[in-house]
Amino acid sequence: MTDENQPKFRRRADARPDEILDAALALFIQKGFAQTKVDEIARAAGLSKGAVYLYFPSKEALLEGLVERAVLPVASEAAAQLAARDEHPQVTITRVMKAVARALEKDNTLAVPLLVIREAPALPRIAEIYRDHILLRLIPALTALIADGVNRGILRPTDPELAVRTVIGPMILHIMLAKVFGLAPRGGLDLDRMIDNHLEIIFCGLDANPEGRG
Amino acid sequence: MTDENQPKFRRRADARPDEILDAALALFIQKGFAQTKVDEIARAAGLSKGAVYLYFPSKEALLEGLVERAVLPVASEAAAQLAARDEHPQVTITRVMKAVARALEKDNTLAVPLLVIREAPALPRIAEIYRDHILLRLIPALTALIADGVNRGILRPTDPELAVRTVIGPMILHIMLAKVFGLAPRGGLDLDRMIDNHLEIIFCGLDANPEGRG
DNA sequence: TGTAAATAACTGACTGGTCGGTTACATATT
DNA sequence: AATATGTAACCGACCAGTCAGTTATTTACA
Repeated sequence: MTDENQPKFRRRADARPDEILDAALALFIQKGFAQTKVDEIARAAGLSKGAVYLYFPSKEALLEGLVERAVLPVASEAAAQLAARDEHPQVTITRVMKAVARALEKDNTLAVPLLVIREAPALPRIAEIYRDHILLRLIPALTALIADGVNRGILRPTDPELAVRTVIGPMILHIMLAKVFGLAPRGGLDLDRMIDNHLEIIFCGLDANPEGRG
Repeated sequence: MTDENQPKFRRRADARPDEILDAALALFIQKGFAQTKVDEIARAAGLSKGAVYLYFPSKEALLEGLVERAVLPVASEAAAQLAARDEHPQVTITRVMKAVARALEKDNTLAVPLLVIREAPALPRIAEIYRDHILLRLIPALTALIADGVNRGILRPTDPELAVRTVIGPMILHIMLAKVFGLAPRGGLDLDRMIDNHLEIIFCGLDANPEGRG
């Protein structure tokens, strides 16, 4: 009854790295980086632990690979779009934020930044990569867009560096409340609805009668 | 034996728990929870590892103790103040946010929520305490304040649950960028300045000419 | 007061389990 | 045969938590 003809394993070197990263992402999301054993990742990807080390030099390199594969392209695309100067900043910002939201929702990409935040003190190398390749491209691009709007009188005067926090902070919090603490608003995550509500506020203001109080 | 039970022993080890928590906080901030050994905490507090376990039943209990000691009082105070209905919501929100900012800046309290976020998947009990005792008191209080403002026509229509994210998200991001990635704006953390700039935006709007599009 | 008994406070060596990474060897492919 | 790919047992470092024993402080009592 033994099917001895079945090979114990198959050589599929080309597909392995992606399969390993897929398994790693799923487990990292579920249990966190430190709590995930390399052996578990290997099992989930259909290999033995040793084989993982044929493709990645360390456990840390798996997380690094995830950042490069999933998040970096999104950031590059977003940074490029933020260079637009031929439309109202609200239009640009709306489009970019929704594009990022869509990209993050696909697969479970949005869990990767969360992982980086969690593991930053333990893995300073990862934090550095994330900072230099993602944050330090996105934030200055958005800062410049806002500063340009202010200079051209399209936007009311504000400190662009601080305004950046106002623009993207809520999205981070929204994701964190949901993913870390299970606190999604009624109606679920729905990033698009959240973004609409948010940008409506920051561009038009919450105050029903702003002139009333200076 | 009579019932006049005077304390048979008067020992003064009452200072220990606080000293241990102080040391734990400093080390958790510096290296993260998992990377800090109980022995290190003990050394820093001037005890042996074994003595720590006379005061706290586990390493996890240290983090729990930190949350209860540092963050819970701040949240309680904030939630109480958010019940005010006799002034413009902007005034209430400004006062509460600045009070929270001041409390968080004292010592290094603001690192505690960051720790909780980082360790949430590994320590679900801590995450649960934080969610139930802090988030689920602050968020509904702020939601209600906004909803009330909308109902009374003081604030423009908005989804209160989502608007909460717009109000406090930027502060979280501001702290996280600085503490996790070392990305403070020119001029340093300066939570007060950030809050002023932020609330100016969300109450008055960024758009120089909001009627033009909308 | 002095001193021995009582006990709170504390120490530090030890244990038991975990897990990242290595290696000697096996199997598939060319 | 040569090489690429993979396995599974293994190692060594790590560390939370324990515990038998030690020290410091208080009480009991002469």
